Formats: sequence, C-alpha cells, structure tokens
Amino acid sequence: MPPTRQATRIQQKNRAAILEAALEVFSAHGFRGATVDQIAAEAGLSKPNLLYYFPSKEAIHTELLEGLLDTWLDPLRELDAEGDPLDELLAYMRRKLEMSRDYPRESRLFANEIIQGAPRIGDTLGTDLKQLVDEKAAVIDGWVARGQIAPVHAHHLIFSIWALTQHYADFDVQVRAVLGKRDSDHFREAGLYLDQLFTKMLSI
Amino acid sequence: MPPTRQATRIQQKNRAAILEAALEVFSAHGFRGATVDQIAAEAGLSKPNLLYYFPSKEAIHTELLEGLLDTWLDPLRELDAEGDPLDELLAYMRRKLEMSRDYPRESRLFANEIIQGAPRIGDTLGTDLKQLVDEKAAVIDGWVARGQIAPVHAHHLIFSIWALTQHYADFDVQVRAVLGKRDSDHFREAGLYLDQLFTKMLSI
DNA sequence: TTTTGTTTTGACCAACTGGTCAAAGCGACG
DNA sequence: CGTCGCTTTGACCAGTTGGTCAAAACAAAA
Repeated sequence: MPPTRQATRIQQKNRAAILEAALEVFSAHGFRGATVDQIAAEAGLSKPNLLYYFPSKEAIHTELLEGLLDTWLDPLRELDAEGDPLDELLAYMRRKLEMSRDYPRESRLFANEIIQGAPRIGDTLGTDLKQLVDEKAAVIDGWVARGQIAPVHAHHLIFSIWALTQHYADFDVQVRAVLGKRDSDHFREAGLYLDQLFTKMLSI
Repeated sequence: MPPTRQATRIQQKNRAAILEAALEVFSAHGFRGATVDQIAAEAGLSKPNLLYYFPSKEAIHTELLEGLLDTWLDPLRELDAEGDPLDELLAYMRRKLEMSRDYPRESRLFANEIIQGAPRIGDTLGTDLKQLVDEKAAVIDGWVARGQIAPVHAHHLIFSIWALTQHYADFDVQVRAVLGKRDSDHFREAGLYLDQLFTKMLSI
C-alpha cells in the first residue's frame, strides 16, 4: 500500500476508481460472488495494481461499507424533533425513496451484507445504528405523547420506512418485471402511494 | 443421476436431505457463496455422492427455487375476490408475515436471487408472477371501484405487503440488532403494527 | 451363493481465485 | 541528464472449487 503522508493525485484518482468499481461489482454479485479481477477490470487497472492500493478484497469491501454507512443514515439524522411531525416523517420517507432511485447500488450493497447475516458490519448495527434509531424513536414517541401524530410503534415505523423504500432498489428487477418494463416512472407512483400510506397511518 | 423409473426410498430420502441442506446453505451465503462441499456436509453425504443425485450445483439451486416459488405465492393465490376486502388483504399480510417468521430461509433464498438481478428465475417473474399479480391487482381495483376500500394503487399495495413482511425475514439481523436481542417477540409487535397500518390505509 | 443393479467413495483434475514479488516503467526534480 | 520514489505489470503460487471416474460396497432377488 502507498505509505505516503499525503495521497498523490494519482492515488486519489485510482482509489476512487477502485471504490466505484467495487460498488458496482459487489452490489451486483455480493462479496463472495465478486472477484478481484472483475473489480480491477471495471476500474481499468490490473489486479496487482489494484492490490497496490488496497491490501485485500476484504479491505475494499470494508472501506466501502463503512464509508457509505454514514451517507446512508444521513436522512435519518436530519429528522428534526422541532419540525412538524408529519412533514418530518414524510420528508424522511421521500429522501429514502430518492436514495433508492438514485443510489440503488449502495442499497443493494447493504442488503447483500445484511441478508447474509452482516458478517462484516454486524457490530456497527448493534451500537451506532441502534443508538441513532433509539434516539429518533424517542423523538417519535414524543410526538405521539403530545398527540401530534397517531400512536404508533416508533421502531416499527422506522422499519417500515426502510422496508418500503429500499424495496424499490433491492427488488428492482421484480418490481420492473411485475409492472412491465417502464423505466423509472414507477418511482413517481411509489412516491404517491407511500405519501398516501404514511399520511393515513400517522394522521390522528 | 439416478435414471430409475421410480425413485427408491433411498433416493427420495437423499434428495430431500440435499434440498434441505441446500436451502440452509444457499439462503445463508447466496449461490456463489455456497460450496458443494458445504451442502454435502450439511446433508451428511460426500460430495461425489451428492453429485450422484444432482448433476450440478446449479441444478440444485434451480430445483430449490422452482419448487419453492409455488409455495411462496400460495398466500396470494388464496386472496378471494368474494371475501370481505379488508379481511382478505389483512389475512394475506398476516400469512406473509407468518411465513417470514416460520420460513426465513426461503425468504432469504429469494431475496438473494432477486437482489442479484434474478439471473436464474428472471423469466418466471415477467410471466407467471406478473400474471398472478395482475390478476389479483384487478381484484383489488374492483374493490376500490365498488368503494369497498380506499382508493389505492393495487400493484404498489401488493409491493408494500411484500416489502413490509419480508423485511422481518431478510433483514432479521438488523431488526434484532436495533431492537435488542429479544427472540421472536418482535413478530407479535410487527403484526400489530402492520394491522394498524393496513387497516388505516385501506379504510375509507 | 451368485448375480445384478444401486449407492458410495477415494483419488484425481482443470479452472479459478486471492494474493505475492521482483523487475520494469514513469515522472518530476536537482 | 541522472536519479529517486511512485506506479505498473508479467509471471507465479497455493488454496479452493465444481465436477469426473473407476472401482468398491451394498442390497435384493434368484
């Protein structure tokens, strides 16, 4: 690996290309299903050259996951206890749906990891993720207690937002197959449907 | 492979053991992540012996998927156009949730396949599955037209039932990590939450 | 006991995979 | 120009994996 103090321009460029390629390949085939050669080819590098920038296949995967986890949870962090409850929750849902539309590879990367038991980020789930979710669930509970939204199980409300929005990224082929092969129009329909769903669910 | 007319008792037993073992291994590691040796060991057979009953790893996987797809869609087939709309839809959702609780491996097997682009059952999705869903969506549209439930986009309603129930099987580790390590109690909570959600969504 | 068909296995193979390494290429700076 | 550090690569390796095969073990019928 390059032990320089500051990453050179070439290093920055190649590391970025590798991570981008790895996202493409890992999200499409899972960790085990992806090969270093595939990632290298996708990044326009030779295998040994790729391994000059990252010590191992696992290292790439780990760095990808950790680097993306923050981004992935940002929308939830933005949930504002001071805002209007319904607006805040709908906005959160919409942001998540947009992420499914615009960053499906990231969604599938996580989905692959979690379905297989989260062998590489399991720890983070029980600590960082749990902490964030508990915190935001408390906010929701507060809204419920103050009668600002209908009484709901806050944790399951969050799960349902995750499930419903990520479904359109993770199960994209199925959605497309069932709806017929229209492009991304179904994201608009989904948005309307989910607006309706959560509005009814949360209205008193 | 055994070219006998009738499968002997040994054949039936071993083929069943192999499929059971394959379900365990494929659902936990995905197709590429699973090894024939692993499946053989899980089934209590040697690798050559396993390959005496199935011609290849792929053949096992295909047979598993196809054999299970029917079972998996049964609850949807049971959706009765003549029954009470809300009862029928809630019952369907509950059955799907029970399946997530009782057959999480099957759910993960499909999830793995679909996330990776359904390379092995993609065709079935656009034909059989689409046909069934379109048919049931028409039933739902009928209920809407007759004013028996709130106006909803039928296809997305079905997607939302899938997404919300399968989430508890496919993302089990995440759900457990966030809720804390209680056993299957969260399935009861989830059932109550989803009852509430769909009741509100569908009531006029 | 012999025969016949089924089931099981040890030994083996070719392809693939993640990873190593020494040497060569390259670019910038003195 | 020459040198020095960063970058790239061809050749290679050991372990794994899906799959084959001939021979052995076994079971049941004759």
